Amino acid sequence: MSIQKSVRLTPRDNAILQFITEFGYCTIHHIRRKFVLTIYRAYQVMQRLIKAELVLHQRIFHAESGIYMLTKKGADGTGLRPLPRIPLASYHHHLKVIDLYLTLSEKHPDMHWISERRLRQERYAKWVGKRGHVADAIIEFPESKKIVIEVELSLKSQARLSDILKGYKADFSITEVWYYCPLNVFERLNPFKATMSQLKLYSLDEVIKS
DNA sequence: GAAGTGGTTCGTGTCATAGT
DNA sequence: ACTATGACACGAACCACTTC
Repeated sequence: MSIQKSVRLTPRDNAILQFITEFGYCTIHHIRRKFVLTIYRAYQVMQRLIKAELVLHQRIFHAESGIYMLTKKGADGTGLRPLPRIPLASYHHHLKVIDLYLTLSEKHPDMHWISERRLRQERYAKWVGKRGHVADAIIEFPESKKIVIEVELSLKSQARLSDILKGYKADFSITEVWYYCPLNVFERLNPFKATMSQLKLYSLDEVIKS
């Protein structure tokens, strides 16, 4: 009697695993939107991946969607390790970054998104400055435009913001810095626009809604 | 406490496709 | 050709929380 547990992975399954590993974790709604599935279908697909021990499902907050993350087996071959645990402090911020990714990728299909996880990995690989600020993402366009993406849900100190922006200003490889934030943070960042032409501010709620 | 809500799972059925 | 598995759709039901 043989125990058959083989699960055939479709190209979409692999794409889902790659998508999850890029962000570390995501909700069913991100999966549904990214891969254009109905809610029922999205749950079914994810159930299959859970059964194959490639994906874990965890409920973090009640009355909110659970999250999907990769197991060690699922992360195998993706180039990134599975997330050891969910950092609660940045949980909602993280989900907003994925929403923003989905919105921007629908708007700019030719963009290449480099996630924060990738950026950290590259930084570690180069052995340069393990400390310091890492952008939420960098997007590259075919015409070699390089945009830094920052999502800010809460107010950072003026000094901290100033430091971060100075860093970007000094980096000539960066074409623009796109900041996505709620209105109260918007006000706080506005003065920086005068001294930094590359800085673009967007209302996070409006961009994600659209 | 009941009703409503959101997230999730389960069962069922049909059709398509890959592997042997 | 046969078999296993995946894609897709939908209703029903469960659970825990929120609202009235």
